[in-house]
Amino acid sequence: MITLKQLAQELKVSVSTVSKALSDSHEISAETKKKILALAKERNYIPNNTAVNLRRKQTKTVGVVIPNIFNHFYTKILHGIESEAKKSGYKTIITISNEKLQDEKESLEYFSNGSVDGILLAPSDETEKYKKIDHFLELRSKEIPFVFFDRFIDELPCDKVIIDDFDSAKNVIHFFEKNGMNDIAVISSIKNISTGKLRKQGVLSANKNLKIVELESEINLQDKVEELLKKEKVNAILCLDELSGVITLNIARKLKFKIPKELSIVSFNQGILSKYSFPRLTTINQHATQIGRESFQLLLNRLQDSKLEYQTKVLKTSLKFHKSTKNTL
Amino acid sequence: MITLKQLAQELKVSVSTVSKALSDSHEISAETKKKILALAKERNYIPNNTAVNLRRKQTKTVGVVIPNIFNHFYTKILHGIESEAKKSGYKTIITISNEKLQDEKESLEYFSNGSVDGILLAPSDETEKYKKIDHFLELRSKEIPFVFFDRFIDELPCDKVIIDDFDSAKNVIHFFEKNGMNDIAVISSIKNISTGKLRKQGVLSANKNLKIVELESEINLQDKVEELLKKEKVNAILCLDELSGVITLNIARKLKFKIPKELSIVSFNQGILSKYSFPRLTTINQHATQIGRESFQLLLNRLQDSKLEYQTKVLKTSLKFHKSTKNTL
DNA sequence: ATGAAAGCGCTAACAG
DNA sequence: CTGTTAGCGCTTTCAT
Repeated sequence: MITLKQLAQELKVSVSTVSKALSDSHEISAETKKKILALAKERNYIPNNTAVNLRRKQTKTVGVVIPNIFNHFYTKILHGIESEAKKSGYKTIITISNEKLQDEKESLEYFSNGSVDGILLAPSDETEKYKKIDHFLELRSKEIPFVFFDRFIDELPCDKVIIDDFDSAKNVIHFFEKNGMNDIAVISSIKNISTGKLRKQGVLSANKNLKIVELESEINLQDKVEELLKKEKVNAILCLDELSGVITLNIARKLKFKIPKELSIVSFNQGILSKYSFPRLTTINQHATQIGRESFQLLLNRLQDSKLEYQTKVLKTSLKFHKSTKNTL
Repeated sequence: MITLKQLAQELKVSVSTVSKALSDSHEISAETKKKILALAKERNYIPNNTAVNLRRKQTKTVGVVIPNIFNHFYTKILHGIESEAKKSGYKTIITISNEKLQDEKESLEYFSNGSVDGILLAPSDETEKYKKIDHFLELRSKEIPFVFFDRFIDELPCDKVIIDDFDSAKNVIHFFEKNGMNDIAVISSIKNISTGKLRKQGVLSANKNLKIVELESEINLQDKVEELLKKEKVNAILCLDELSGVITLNIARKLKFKIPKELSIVSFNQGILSKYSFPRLTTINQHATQIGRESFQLLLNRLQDSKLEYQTKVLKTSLKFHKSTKNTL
């Protein structure tokens, strides 16, 4: 790795002259600049990132903690963050909490050692469940800005980017009803997390008499759904997460329901599963990439001005109709 | 952010004493150590990562370039890398090439500024197609070690971790034949990439007379498969990538094929799609997490000894039977 | 227009 | 056992 010093020696000028020339300072004569630039190019000089960071006291890097990398929704958000960060000359370091509070804490601790200028995260399942916020407060005491995306903790005022879960869910119930489907079930495998709760509140605000199957994860979901479909009269189902959507669809087909004639299914969409389901699921599109982009922008704003008021961006969803839903309107 | 200097001042000792105490040096008396450790803990001292890196001339960070973050297979590899790296005290920086040569080059260039100690990557589709290796050679001239995973470039001797694509594919054809299925088709949407080519060679080594549908991406695949199934007599299909698998399954069901009675389907497995297909696809499991882990280990070995011979690790796949395949053996 | 010097926070060789 | 000093590679202030 070639350094400023080596360039300086070779040209018999001082290190500071080289440094200034490379940053196109007006202090340096055009001639000297040209000479220096030429050699730098020839030698393939790249400034040592670590040294620059140490000197500038900033890393031009953001840290991201996602709860689960196997969830396509989060990888899409990641993509949004990464591409947006790149545009502004920021790098992205990614860690995964695996929905564990402990892993999340460790990530934040690591990020706190000066590795990043700011943090983007969706709190883990555990963090939300136990409403743990100490580790976030510590971040704040260290003056490391952070932004929540997708999930958040009510008790903690902060910057966040979320979707309008409540309304999105409510509207689907209204849609079913307007289409004459009144035996409605709601299925969720994300009972604990904030988005799951909001969606549930949304459906209940539309109709108090829904059949609800709710679990903390997709384990056993298959059996519960089968039981529901066998015992109850149902002609419309809203699934609050994509895995529930696909599982419900498959169970319904196994039980020989005619879809969408006898049974309409709509699902919140987190990824790629619904796209390749058969028949293709009608989904509530969450625009994950945009969530990522907006989150990064929010962080960037705060990086530039730490005194800003905390901001919450709520993104709208869109209902994308496919073959799993009857639509007579 | 609290520094060594501040701790030193507060305790009226020198910076180096504090530094040594915190690294538990035998040079420091037990008493002084205790005092220093206590204050460090109280003040929540964390060594500044950037400074340590600059001093040590290493970053304890590896850079990863994946072609596509929407492919579950790569996120699994990522998970393997990240968790293994973490165990060895390494951080992971992730970039995405989007299958573009240019993006890949930019990532490597960025990594070359001293941000990482080594690099793990799967070359982009374009890189493989045009057999571009200049940017890898430049890495080598800068003495930054790198390891390929999943995909590789024949022309470049290097460390790599791959699966036994050739044999895995061949064996499935043999399996079909032993089960009396002789009208076999092979479907692929990964024509360009090394794994796709190897798998194709594998099936051809088993049987030269297969019906092959091969595309560069999944665009138009649907139509091509439909055409095949309508025109040709087929009772067994091997899909060389998961997307082909799921698409083929759905088309076959749309055309009312009885699966697996009339048609058996086996697919290479990259992710989560096949798991939630209906009926569930029989898959060739590629143990992605292990690919990630082994890749990191290979890189770690080279980081420790740059003189090692280049190594190629070939991981075995396993055939996981599900309902999409008839198995009479 | 150029250079000398200080310093970011840390480690480590060397001196005492 | 503790401290002094130098230096990683860079930027920036101040002097010339």
